[in-house]
Amino acid sequence: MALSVQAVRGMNDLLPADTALWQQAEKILRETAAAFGYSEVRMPLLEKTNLFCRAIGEVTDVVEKEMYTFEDRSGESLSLRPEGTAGCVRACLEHNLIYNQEQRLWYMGPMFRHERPQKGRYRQFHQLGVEVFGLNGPDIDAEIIMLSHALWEKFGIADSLTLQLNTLGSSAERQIYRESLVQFLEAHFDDLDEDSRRRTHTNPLRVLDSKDEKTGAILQDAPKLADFLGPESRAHFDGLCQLLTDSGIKYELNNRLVRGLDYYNLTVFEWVTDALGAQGTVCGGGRYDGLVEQLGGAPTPAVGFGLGMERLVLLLSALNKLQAQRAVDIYVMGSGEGAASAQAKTAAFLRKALPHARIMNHCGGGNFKKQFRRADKLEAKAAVILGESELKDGTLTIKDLSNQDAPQQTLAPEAAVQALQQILQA
RNA sequence: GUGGCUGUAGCUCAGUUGGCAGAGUCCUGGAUUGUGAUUCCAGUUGUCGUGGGUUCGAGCCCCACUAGCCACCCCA
Repeated sequence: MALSVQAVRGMNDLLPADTALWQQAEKILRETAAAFGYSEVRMPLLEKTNLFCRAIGEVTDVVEKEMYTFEDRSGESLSLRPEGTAGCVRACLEHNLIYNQEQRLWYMGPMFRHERPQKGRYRQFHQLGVEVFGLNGPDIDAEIIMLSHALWEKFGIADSLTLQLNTLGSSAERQIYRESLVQFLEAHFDDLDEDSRRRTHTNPLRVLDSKDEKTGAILQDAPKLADFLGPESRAHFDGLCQLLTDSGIKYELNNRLVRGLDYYNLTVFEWVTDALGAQGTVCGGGRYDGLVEQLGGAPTPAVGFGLGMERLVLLLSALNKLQAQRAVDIYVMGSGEGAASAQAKTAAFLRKALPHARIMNHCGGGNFKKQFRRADKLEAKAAVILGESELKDGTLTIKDLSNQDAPQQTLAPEAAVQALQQILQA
């Protein structure tokens, strides 16, 4: 259908059928974060461009070609946030939340990246972010992984997700390894495939993930990150693995797992599924001990993850784990002189008497057949009927729509409330 | 940013060598004047993604654009 106005590419409307599923998912995310003692923070969608350049890294794809960046009226360069961690750290520093204290935080909201849209990849997408500041041991790394795992269990999708785990070493170790790897790759530059040549200088660690056969053979002799790890890094990673094993969380070691944002060190992890095609990472994160200092704070250990809400909802839908709930419990209908007024009063009366019920009043008139069809379509459990005789007597006729055999009852208002309560509880 | 496939009624989709724009579903009314399913009858579905071109004539052929899907890439 051709329309003169349409949404910006890659930015989707969520319609009633979608929001019903999203609300269920969001509820479980909030409750689980709260159950682990985490507190919500809300940051602006816009930040100074500078923040993302410093936090994410100047040469990453996200900063180089995916940010929505523009100048405001005063000429300052602003960007829509492409991820949440940078803004979260900024907020913590600005309000001294992490001065000599630890914080366990979460947030939820839209992020923006100018990528080519695809299934599970949109220009406006939504993340649950979880960030912990001030704790440097593997116990907290394990905790946030356990938090994510608790989510999969609550959603009933734990079997469909695999935990991939790796360590990048300290930033110093990683830097030395990176230089050594680049040196190695440059020495074999002419024999590498095209992708790997490009990555040698943009994202050298990702060359290790090359699917090219010839490159794979060359990489057999490449320096290995494990050989560059110091005893502390080794101990941190071993400690994490032990804690996960103790908690019964299965993981796969994946030394090609690198992640694209520069701020990560030590632990990195991803929860992946093969049920979503090419965009199979539902949740990913790791440790970023250098970021707080890099943004001007005192050295503060930090760890966190991001969870792609679109991908989560897609996965839940693919696995049939979310079912649209009916939006209406009770449908109030009427016919005859004065019905509109009686319906409005009755609906108001019932909403007070049954504050948790969802009560819709039929508007627009029409015969009862039409009104019942409407109620049926909405999957309402009960109908409240106001016809000529009810209007005259001040009674309500209650009909159980989910049980064809149940006889309808004409009752005084108080008794009708009781009857409705019984139908809703059944 | 690169490549492939796709775009026809609100939805799912047919549409022949280029020759009147179609089906199912949904919706509305009726059969049943105070009651949901099914059935039957009647009725409305429309910029054929947009703009050009070829042609006597284009939903169909050609070009450009646009959007979606899939993959690469990247990441959540």
